[in-house]
Amino acid sequence: MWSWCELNIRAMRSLSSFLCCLLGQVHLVMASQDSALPEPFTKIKGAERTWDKAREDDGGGKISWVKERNSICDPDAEGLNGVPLAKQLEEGGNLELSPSPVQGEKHLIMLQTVHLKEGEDELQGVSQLNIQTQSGVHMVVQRGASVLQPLVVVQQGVGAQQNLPTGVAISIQDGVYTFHDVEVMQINVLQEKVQTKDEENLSLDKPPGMLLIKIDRSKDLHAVEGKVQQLPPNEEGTEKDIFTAEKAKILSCKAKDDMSASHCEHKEQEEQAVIKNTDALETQKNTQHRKKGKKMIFHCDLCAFTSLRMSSLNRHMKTHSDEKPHVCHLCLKAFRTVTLLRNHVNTHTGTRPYKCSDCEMAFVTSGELARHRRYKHTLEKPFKCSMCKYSSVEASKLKRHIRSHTGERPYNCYLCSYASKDTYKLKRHMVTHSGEKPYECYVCQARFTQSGTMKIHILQKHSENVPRYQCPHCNTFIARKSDLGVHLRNLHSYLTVATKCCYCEALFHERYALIQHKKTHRNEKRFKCDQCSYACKQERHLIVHKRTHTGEKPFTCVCCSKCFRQKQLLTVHFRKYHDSNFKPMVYECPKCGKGYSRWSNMHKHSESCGLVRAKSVTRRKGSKGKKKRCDRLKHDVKQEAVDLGSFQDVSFVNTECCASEIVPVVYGIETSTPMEQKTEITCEMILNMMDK
DNA sequence: GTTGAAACCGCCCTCTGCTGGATGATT
DNA sequence: AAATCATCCAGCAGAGGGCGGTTTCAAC
Ligand SMILES: [Zn+2]
Ligand SMILES: [Zn+2]
Ligand SMILES: [Zn+2]
Ligand SMILES: [Zn+2]
Ligand SMILES: [Zn+2]
Repeated sequence: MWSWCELNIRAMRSLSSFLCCLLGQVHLVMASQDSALPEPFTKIKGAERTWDKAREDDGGGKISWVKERNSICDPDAEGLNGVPLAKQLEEGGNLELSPSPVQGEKHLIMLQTVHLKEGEDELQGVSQLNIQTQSGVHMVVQRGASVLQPLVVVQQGVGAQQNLPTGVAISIQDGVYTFHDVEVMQINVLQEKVQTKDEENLSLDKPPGMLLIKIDRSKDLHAVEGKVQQLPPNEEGTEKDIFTAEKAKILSCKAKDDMSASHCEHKEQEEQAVIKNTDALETQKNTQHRKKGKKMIFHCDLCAFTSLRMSSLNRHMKTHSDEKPHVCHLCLKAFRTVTLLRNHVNTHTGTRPYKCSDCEMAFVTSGELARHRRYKHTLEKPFKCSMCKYSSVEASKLKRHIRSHTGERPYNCYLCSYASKDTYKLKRHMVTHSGEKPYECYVCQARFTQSGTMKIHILQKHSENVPRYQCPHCNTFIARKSDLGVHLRNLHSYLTVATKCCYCEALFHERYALIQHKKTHRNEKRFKCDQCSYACKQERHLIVHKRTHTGEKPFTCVCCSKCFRQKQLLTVHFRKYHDSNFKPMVYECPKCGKGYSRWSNMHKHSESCGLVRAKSVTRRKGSKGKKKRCDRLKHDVKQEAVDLGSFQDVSFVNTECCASEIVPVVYGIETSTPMEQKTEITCEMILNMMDK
């Protein structure tokens, strides 16, 4: 039923359009980039945030407003006598608010709503501008000296007859303003209860007299100096984007969807209030007053209140009454007193009279200022916990803290058994059920459930100086502080029951020390024979060795039943005596050519041999292409043999390169070191190499 | 009736630390 | 090849700070 059109506010560059908005529905005008305003300016609620966004967006973040089609907010709307308002204003000449506009500069125009009684429109300003709108509303525009001085007044009068504002004033802060590039926000227009003929409008999406503003926040999901700010995704499509109070707090008005409801609610409340008021009067009549001695004590029937004076009781009874005659023009909320209404309206307009002397903060109420000063400046914390040293600025914080002592969890999840100690934790918990990940990394678009998690991610993944946490005990560097905690617990915590090293008798109360100690066993011959001084690195070597003490010979030749302690010895035996195809390696003396079955014997001979030959080694068995042994293996085997210190005249080595085949290996004289020349391969070495 | 202070409720944020799955290195 | 282990990493809850806004109440 309602139609909407969008305008980019930045495109609204004419004073007429601005004033039309004022006339039509009354708007807040906001935003100032110019920090050189004469005094801390009053900010419309959310204006700062919105402006920050716009600034961060570098012009990209559009703020647009939505207005009714054919409304009097049309920039081309005509004023009296068909003359455009802008024209009238210019001719009126009184509103010299726009000196040379500075390109790209924005100014804040404050707005305040006040009640005006009859006759209070006699404004004292020097420059007044009287405007009669199409709808007959009389406006007085004044350039005032005081911040709070009304500038625009929509008078009671003709407008009231037409269900238009009964009294709205707008004040503009002193200073130089341009209406170029203004950004316009909304105000609701109070529609008093004379709306019988517009009753049906109440059920509409948009209440009458409302100007809706669409805030394009699609660019809100911006990282700001490394920080990513993210609004919860809108699940209900773009329509709600138009006016969601939650999302767009910048709009000091309720969400579009809520608007009609709240409007209706308000009417209901008003009607109910009347009834309740009479109820209250009844109860007041019934209020008891009892004598106590000479003095009368008046008791409230509805609560424990007592007073010696009837007037006090009467006053008190109003606290039980729902009578709230003071209605906010902006959101239609009602209040008992003018003060309450004023404070409330200040929250709309951002008027913050209470300024902190120690910082730039300003507040609507003195209580907020006092609390702020306690938090930030005096650090006074009057609420002390009786169970610990905790103290807080606010009682509610102490109350919340007490729950950490009592374990009380009043807030239950309706989807699982979780219960939290405060509302926020429950709300945060509910995200785990929805699967929502509201926070997105501005670098890699990874999504996270909590802002803190994302912050850590950005710090660890996308920061230049990635902080690392060094363990004070072992100098290990760990990426996350929490993981350092895990490290400390796992490796450096004190173990009440000492752990024994599996290789020796050493005891350790710290896991890290045990691990370090075990490493010292790594290259030692930790397998020791208990019957002799024999020691080796591998347990199976010890098993073979122990057979020398037990006499056990588990390997039996199938041909001659001869027994051997080692399988390799059996193999050598078999080939030598039972395999006719076997051709043993012969080591020839390089000087005289005499052959030996063992290199050591040949070498011993050659040292005393006077003849000279060119070739040192003869491969009797075709070993072409068989020399695949890697250097490492060769070294390992030799070293192992050296380590073992037991040299045997065995010339067979089974390597992984040769599969199961036993291949004779000859170390040439030329390449051998003196140590290698003395090295002989043991069965242990064979076993070891088979492992490898 | 008005006013200011205090009390109160609520929301959102950060910092913190634990948890368990994934992963790569070592045994 | 499998087991073990330390670290990486995101998920998630505990605790507390700070502020927005309203209500209550006594004094004026
Ligand atoms: Zn301050
Ligand atoms: Zn405590
Ligand atoms: Zn749950
Ligand atoms: Zn990222
Ligand atoms: Zn040990």
